[in-house]
Amino acid sequence: MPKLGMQPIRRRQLIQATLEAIDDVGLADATIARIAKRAGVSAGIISHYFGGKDGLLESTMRQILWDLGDAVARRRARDDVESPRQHLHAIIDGNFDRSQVNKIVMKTWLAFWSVSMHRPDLQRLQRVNDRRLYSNICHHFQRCLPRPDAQQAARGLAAMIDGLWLRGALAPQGIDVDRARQLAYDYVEEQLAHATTQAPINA
Amino acid sequence: MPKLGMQPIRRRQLIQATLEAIDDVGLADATIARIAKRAGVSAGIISHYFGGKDGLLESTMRQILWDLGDAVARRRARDDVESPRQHLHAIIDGNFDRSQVNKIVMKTWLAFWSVSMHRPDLQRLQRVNDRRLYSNICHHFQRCLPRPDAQQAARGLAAMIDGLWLRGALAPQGIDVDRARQLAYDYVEEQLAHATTQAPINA
DNA sequence: ATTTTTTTATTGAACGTTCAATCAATAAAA
DNA sequence: TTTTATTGATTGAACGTTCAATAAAAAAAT
Repeated sequence: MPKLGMQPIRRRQLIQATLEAIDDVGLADATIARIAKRAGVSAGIISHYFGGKDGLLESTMRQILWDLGDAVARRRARDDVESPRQHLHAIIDGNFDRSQVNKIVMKTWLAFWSVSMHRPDLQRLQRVNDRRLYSNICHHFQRCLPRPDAQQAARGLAAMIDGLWLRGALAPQGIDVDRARQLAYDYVEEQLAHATTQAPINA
Repeated sequence: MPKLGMQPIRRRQLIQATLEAIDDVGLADATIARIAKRAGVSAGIISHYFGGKDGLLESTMRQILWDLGDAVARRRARDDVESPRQHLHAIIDGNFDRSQVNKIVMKTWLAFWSVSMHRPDLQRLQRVNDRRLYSNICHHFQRCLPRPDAQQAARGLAAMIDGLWLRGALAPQGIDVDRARQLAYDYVEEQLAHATTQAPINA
């Protein structure tokens, strides 16, 4: 069986199996034996390609972080995204992208949030992501609002997005994407409305 | 040593030790041996008073849920809380009560959110709490807004509160309570402002 | 008032299980 | 022949639970 260039294939398989295992039985019971079985390989292969379970978990977290960043980047790269409002909407849409709004990914996010409190490497990854969301939002609010107001608005919108996300993950019926997006849009409008009497709107 | 009526004392001790252990090493490494050692008792006593580790975790979650409910209830019981705005502020203040906004409790919340995805008993507890926050908020918005608007506003405020909470828990510098409360207050004002042209304000 | 019995509280060693990691063995491809 | 890929049994550590043993207090009996 062994051919060359198996590494990227196996890594993808095992990361996917990790996500599915976490969705299925939770991170606490996502053992390497279970993950390996789900991926259709032996347990030993995990240590071989990831150095150990910790390495697999870090790679899995990097994967979903990258997917989120990519979902946002793709929306923002579209030609018709120019005004602050359009950029903020693109960020919102990216965060509620279909690839992010499913039980598998949401359960994994929750698990990683919890674990990252006690693992510096995961904590670093997670904070880079938090900062990126805030900074992106803040940048576009600053195009219409004075800096302190923009920062406060950015904190509010970031919290709104994460909060809708969290409550969606915990709710039995899952997240209502359209309703969540609308709430985030509304929040943006409220903040931009304050700009009319304070600073020029380039929206 | 053994005196009568030790049960409530030991239960309190062990729940406190559980919170501290989770804060210290995370839920995954909060073993009964460690928890017992921190409480200054033997490991066997946990099964004796809680039936097992699962029982201890459920009791610990009940405790922090009760603390949160109590913090909100105390604020709302004050004489000067009458108008919808005052009630909503009381709910916000309760959720950012000092007893809730500390690293120990926040880490425990994160851990329980994650674990409750795979344990029906904890999931039930957690959802009762979510619903309570939403229902309380919704009730008071309905005193000034048409029902659909009130429900949407309630979803927004609940998400804002949880989101501020989550980002506060994950942030290296912790949560800025005053800033968080102000953002929630501002959101309430925006929602109530829409009521002026649609329904009478009793605020 | 003293002794005996019962109840409640607690310990910690022992047990069986489960886990991540290791590594010698194997096999296909280069 | 060398390199890359993979297996799965083995190992040792760590875990939650159990339980016989112990001790103090309370209750009952003398």
